Amino acid sequence: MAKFSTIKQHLYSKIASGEWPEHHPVSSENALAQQFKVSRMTARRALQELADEGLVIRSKGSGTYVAPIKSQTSFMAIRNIADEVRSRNHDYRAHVHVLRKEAATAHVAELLQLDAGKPVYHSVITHFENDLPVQVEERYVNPELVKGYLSQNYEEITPHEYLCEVSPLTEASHEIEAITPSPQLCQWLKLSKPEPCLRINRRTWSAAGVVTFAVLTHPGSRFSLGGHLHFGSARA
Amino acid sequence: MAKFSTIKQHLYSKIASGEWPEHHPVSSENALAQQFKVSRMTARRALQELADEGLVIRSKGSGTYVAPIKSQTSFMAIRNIADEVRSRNHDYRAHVHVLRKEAATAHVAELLQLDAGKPVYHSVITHFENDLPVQVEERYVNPELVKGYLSQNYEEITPHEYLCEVSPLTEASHEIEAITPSPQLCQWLKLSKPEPCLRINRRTWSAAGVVTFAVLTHPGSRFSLGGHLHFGSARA
DNA sequence: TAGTGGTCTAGACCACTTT
DNA sequence: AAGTGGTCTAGACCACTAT
Repeated sequence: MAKFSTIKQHLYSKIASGEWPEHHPVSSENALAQQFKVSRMTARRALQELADEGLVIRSKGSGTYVAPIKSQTSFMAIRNIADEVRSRNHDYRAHVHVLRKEAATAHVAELLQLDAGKPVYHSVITHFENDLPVQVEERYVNPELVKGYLSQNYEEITPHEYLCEVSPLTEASHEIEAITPSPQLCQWLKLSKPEPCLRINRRTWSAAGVVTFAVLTHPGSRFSLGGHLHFGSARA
Repeated sequence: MAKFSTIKQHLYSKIASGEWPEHHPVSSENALAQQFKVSRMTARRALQELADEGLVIRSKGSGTYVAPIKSQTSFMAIRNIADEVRSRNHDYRAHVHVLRKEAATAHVAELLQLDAGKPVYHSVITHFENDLPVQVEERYVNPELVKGYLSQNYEEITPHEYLCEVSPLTEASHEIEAITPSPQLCQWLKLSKPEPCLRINRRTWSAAGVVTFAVLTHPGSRFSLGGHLHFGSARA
């Protein structure tokens, strides 16, 4: 393994383990150069790449610090929260609050294109990044299209992963809004008082019809959505 | 300007102008080092950053080549708020709060890839839908790339429309978050008390570099972002 | 004033691809 | 064999921050 890569791994583990929490100072270029017996330019590269990845913040004259957790995810891809958290070298875990069959309310029935009163599968899961809740996922699933939904362990596999496995997605719609969370949501997100939250409403289709409807709620202070676009002709 | 940055600009122009089309070989590290009278490490940095940005592909032992055009279609178009309001058959109007030249703060300078203290153009505009504020647009513009920015009437044409006319956009990045508006923003949005707002931070590039940085704030109660995504066939 | 990150140099060796 | 990119060194000067 390249030397700069070894240093990156060392720093990754400090950050991912929580030994260095947010804003904690990271070893300086000179310190790393001495510690790993490399030139400053090599130590520098490790730090620079971590900064490019958003894991640390570098401040001229001051030093390098562990970046605050503020997730940024591609808003164009259909996202899997677990993969995203792990891609930032953070710990991921989930807690299942609700997982059961219910009778569809009029609202849910309309969104899933079913008749009101018909059974639907309902789940509520909190997703954690380094033990901090970053998303509450409230989801309704069409039981006719995903028969095995209730018998999965959603602390091991995300609903998104399972649904992708059993039902190829053909279409999705999103709505993004800013809301004040309900007391129930505050509890699930472990917010002591309400703060603005980013809400994504998503419906997903397969060839057979609406598969699932999800309401994803993220605390504004812990999450943002990002995207990057390139246009066709005269690229730069 | 830093030397590696000068070299990047030179390469940008070759690629954006079409002088070097897709797959065209890019000058090697050694060639650039000689041409610009810099060390190889400095020439290398310019090429490496272009590769990180996805503009060129580097191939060990072979060389560096202009990257093929990305066909990344987004379900979120670059939006023009005036067109959107009018497409809903509602009245549109705008009010200009600020339109002037300022010295770039460190933050603004970084986002526009300029030096701090350099002049930038700054505008703040509230956009109304049926006389209700739906967006505050705070915008900073690179004055070198858009010389006529300050002399437009932004109650007739939106900054977005004007910028599209004078500078073909090649790239954009978005960040979407939920925030609590500042008192100043509440005033501009005519909110009697703060409510969660949807914020879109957008940077836009042309071939010559960062053209503009916009912060768009929408009251949560009056706005949501929607998108529809089809898989398997490219659709907006 | 000492420490930090930002930039840059002029070399070096290596693995790889092309000719 | 010649050229390319990938890695690395041991210095250097600068601007900035903290004390």
